Amino acid sequence: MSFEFNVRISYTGFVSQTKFSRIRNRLISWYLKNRRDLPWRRTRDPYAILIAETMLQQTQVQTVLPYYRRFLHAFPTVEALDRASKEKVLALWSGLGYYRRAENLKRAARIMTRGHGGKIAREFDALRALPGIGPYTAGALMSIAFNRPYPALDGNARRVLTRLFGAKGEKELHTIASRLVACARPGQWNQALMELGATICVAQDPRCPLCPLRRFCAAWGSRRSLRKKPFVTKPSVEKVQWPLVVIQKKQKVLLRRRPAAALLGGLWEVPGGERKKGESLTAALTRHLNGLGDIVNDSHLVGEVRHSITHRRIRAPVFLAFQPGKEIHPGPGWRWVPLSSLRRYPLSSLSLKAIKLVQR
DNA sequence: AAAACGTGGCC
DNA sequence: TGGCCAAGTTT
Repeated sequence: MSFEFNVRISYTGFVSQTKFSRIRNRLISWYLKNRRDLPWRRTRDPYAILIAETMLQQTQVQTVLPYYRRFLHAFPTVEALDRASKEKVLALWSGLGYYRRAENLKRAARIMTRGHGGKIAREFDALRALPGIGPYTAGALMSIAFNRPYPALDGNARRVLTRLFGAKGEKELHTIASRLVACARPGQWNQALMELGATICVAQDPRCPLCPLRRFCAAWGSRRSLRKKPFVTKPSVEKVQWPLVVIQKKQKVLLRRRPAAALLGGLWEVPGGERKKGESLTAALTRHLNGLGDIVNDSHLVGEVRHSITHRRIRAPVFLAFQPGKEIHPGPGWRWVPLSSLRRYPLSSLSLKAIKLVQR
């Protein structure tokens, strides 16, 4: 007779210790064979891992890749990031979205150089206290960088565990996650779990036939609809129009820096903005450009870019304005920026796209 | 604790 | 096309 140690995962539910370790072993060996070769998996530098984890918040791997390389090249250490100008940090983040992440990273760097001797904190609570580091990122750092058994529950891990164990609530999820991560290489385990969610156990049309955990999976076993969403979906937001104008004066573009507290705070933008419902395009442009009516009247449509700002879908027309022999006097706040030095100005994607479109 | 925060990709 | 989702955090 053999002993089975059962782990209580909910009021009525139990999972045997053996099942936990089988799942762990299978997933780990699958991971070692199938993992993607990603730059942040080639380092043990906690700082580099912090940068990667922050960039990866709500952002897909393919998008992060080029940003990660550039950022780490420019700011290889905490001290380098702390010394850097906010402008430059934001410029390297330009196009990645969620710009507060960059700000928080810089604030964290300041705190770390002052208080922690330039080191990344090694305790969960200390990490958690840093701006921009929430429960997920703290767990990821503890496990991946410091090899400590903390769960890192991102959307992927939540989805996988929900399906695998039929987990109901938050509490159950945490119990399961904590048990599973209590192993020899917690960081490797957490990454394996996320990798499975990112490549096999995806949200829509999961590739179950390829899944190493299929035989253990509650959702698979009960033929429960795998497409069923584990979370409540967000309501869609009202659509907004963004007329957009790029004005060139010889080789210069007119830019303005957005107020720090506003949406896309601190980024530079080309003229344009939201159009109120029922408002004409010309009226909207004039309203935003205050005093640049002539430019507005001279501008013509170049094309359209598709864009979104936090769940708002935007089809933004792009205008190009010529002023042959006419002197333009932009209002306060506007600046003529040579196209050649655009790189030094952190621009939102919308502005980047518009300028690119006009340059053709 | 609901809402805000950016962007790209997929069907 | 419109809706959903992605290595979440903050207020």
